This record gives sequence, C-alpha cells and structure tokens, in this order.
Amino acid sequence: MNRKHNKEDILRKGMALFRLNGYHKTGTNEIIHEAGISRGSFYNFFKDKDDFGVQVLDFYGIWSTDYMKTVLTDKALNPKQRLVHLFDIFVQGYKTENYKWGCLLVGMSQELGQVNPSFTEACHRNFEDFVAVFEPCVRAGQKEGGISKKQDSRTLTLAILAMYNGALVLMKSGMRHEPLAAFQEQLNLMLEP
Amino acid sequence: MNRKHNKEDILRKGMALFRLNGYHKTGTNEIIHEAGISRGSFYNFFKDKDDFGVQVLDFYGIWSTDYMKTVLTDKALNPKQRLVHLFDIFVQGYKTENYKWGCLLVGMSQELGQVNPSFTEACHRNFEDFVAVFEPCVRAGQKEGGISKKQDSRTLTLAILAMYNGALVLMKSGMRHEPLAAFQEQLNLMLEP
DNA sequence: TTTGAAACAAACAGATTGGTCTATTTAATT
DNA sequence: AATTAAATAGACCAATCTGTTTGTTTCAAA
Repeated sequence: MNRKHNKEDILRKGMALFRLNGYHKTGTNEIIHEAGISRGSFYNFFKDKDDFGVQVLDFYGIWSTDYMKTVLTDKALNPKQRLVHLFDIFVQGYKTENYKWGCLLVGMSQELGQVNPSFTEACHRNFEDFVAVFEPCVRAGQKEGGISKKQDSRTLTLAILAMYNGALVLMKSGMRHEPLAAFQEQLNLMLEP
Repeated sequence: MNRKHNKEDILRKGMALFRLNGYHKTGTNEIIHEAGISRGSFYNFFKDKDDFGVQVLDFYGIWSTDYMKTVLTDKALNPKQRLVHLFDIFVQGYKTENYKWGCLLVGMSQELGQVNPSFTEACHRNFEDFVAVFEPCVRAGQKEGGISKKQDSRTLTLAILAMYNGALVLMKSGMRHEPLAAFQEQLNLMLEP
C-alpha cells in the first residue's frame, strides 16, 4: 500500500523551508518543488497553505517534545544535569547548522501570531506542551534539592524557556554563538539552590 | 516649505503595521493607504519595500534606544532600580495594548533574518545598540554593589535581554501576561548580588 | 517671474501567488 | 477482473503584489 509520497515527508520539507526562510517567503511552488510532488498532490493532502502551516507546526511540536521528553526523563542523570544536557545538545545543533536556522516555533509565532487564529492556537498549544515537558523535571529537581526553590516550578520553567527562546532570537539576529553561551552560563546560575 | 507628507509619518505607520501583522503580510498598498499617500510618493521616498523595511527598523531602534537611555541614566534611582523600572514601563505598555503587539525587532529579525543581508545587518546593529545602552547600567550596578557580580556585565546584559525577548515571544504566542510576570520575578532574582 | 528639482497622483505592467479544475494513474477491496 | 476512492499530474485562473511610467503640482532658488 506504499504510496509514492506521504504527508510526513512533505511536512518535513516544509518545516525546513519555513525554518530557513519563514512562512510567507516560502511559496507553495517552492514546497511542491522541494518535496517533489505536484500541486494536485499538495492540495489533496492539505486544505490550503495555512492548513499546511499549522500541520507543520504541530509536526515540529510533537517531534520536539518527544525528543525532549527522552532527555528530560533520563534516569542516569539528576534533573539539573538533564536540563543542562538538553540545552547542550540544542546549542550544539545550532552550532552545527552555523546558526542559520532558528526555532520554527519562535519564528512562526512571531510572523503569524495575529494573522490567523489557527496559528495563534497552534503556537500557544505547542509552547504549552514545551512547558509541560520541562516543568516536571524542574519540579523534581526542586524536590531533590539540586534546583533553586526561590520561585515556583512554573515560573522558573517559563523563565528558562523565555531566556532560551530569546537567546535564539539574538543568535539568529547575527550575534551567532555569544547569546547562547550567555544563556548557558546564566542557566547554571539560576538553577543553583 | 512644509510638504504634505514626510518620511517620519510614513515610517511610523509602517512600523505599526509591521509590528501587528509582520513584514510580508503587510503590502505596500496597505502602507500607502494607511499613510494616506500615493504609490508615487512612496517610491519617491524609498527605493523599494526592503529599503523601507530597513528604515523602519532603524527608526524603531533609534526611538527605542533614545527612550531607554533616558530611563537607564535617571540619577534619581540606583542602577538596579532603573532596570526594574524600565521593564515595568515596557510590561505596562504591552498590557495596555492587550498583548497583541510584539517587539518589532524580535518579529522582523525572525521573519527576515536570512532573507536579505540588509535586514540581517539592521537587526544585528539594532540589537547591539540595545546592549550598548543596557550594559553601562548593569556595570554601574555591579560596581556600586546593587547588582550581581557572578557574571561579567556583557553576559548578564545578554541574558537579561534574551529573557526579556523570549518573554515577549511567549507573550505574543498567546500566553499573554504570565511570561512577562515570570520574567520580572526572575529578573529580580538574577540581579541579586 | 522663470526655472528646475522634488513631491505627488494614479494608471499600468509584469511577475508571482495561492488555489481550482480536469484528467489520469495507482492500489486496495470486493 | 471489476470497482472505487485516493493519489498524482500539470495546465489554468483570478487575484495580488511590487515596482514603473507618465504626467501634474508644489515650492524654493535664481
């Protein structure tokens, strides 16, 4: 029953294009060409470009949270180590890509925040999923004693995610590695009990 | 010698539109209509849309840094108080606008980061200007003793700006006020000596 | 008052965009 | 083998977009 193409492949290509050039700058022609499909196929799989965009967002979100969950529940490390390790991996990834690609969720949330309610919901939903993956790890660290209890777990989680996202913004704005390093240094300080 | 229109007015209108709907979603027609000018005038003032975009960015940057400088050099407060006060003002501003408008620089840097070298440069330049306004205040606070010396002034400045920008990202992603509150709470903690 | 350059106005053009339509092929099911 | 629905292909269309052109008005300097 193998069809020539499947949705996942197309979503993956779209994800790469959106991550590199943004949503509006990427035309359906480019997506179609890159994915090696025809217009007919594209519009058979997706209602319209916005529908595709939302599905790309969710695809990215699910893929990300799944991965983060495996690292953040790794019993070989304590909660603080897991957090630090996860961000080490992320930073290394951006370095490998030469700091050219940002975070899809950050990018699209800014570009499409107010454009279409479906996007607003999708961004909100996915960021909240991120929080839902991080917070238990933060809370566990606070309970075990390796992570600061000066603020409640949700506040600290939001602050960490904010600082990380902001570091990615600065990174993509041409400051390259430095903001990421500053983030990592500060992360260590703010986790300290 | 007052002409009917001037560049500043058009830049201001464009700034509002870009801040609300993004660069690509805002057509030149919309800009022209909103500013109450004709195509001819627009292309008389600006080489093309990208040129206009860069000028909007710089206009926003200059306006912002000027304002921040006045608050961050207010001798009536100590450095830490100045920082906290400035962000209080910003947060209040976003609240007044119902969290619908993000930061132009954050938004455009994400949308246009890799699109056109002029944008890359403009974003980098303006963010670096922000750092240049914040860092002296942070350094002064470290010297006077009101602000943490656990990290050097540039690192702390970058971390603060990152966390602030990231909080704005989360805010615009539909989480509204909460990320800003988390940012402010965490800011207080990370400034502590 | 003449002149020339900048500012203004709006019709226009060329390219691109997202999306539709019709027709054909594929593959699973009966 | 026949049937059916999904998948594929690509020509096509209407709308929109940026940018140009042509011509008029303004205004300050000569």
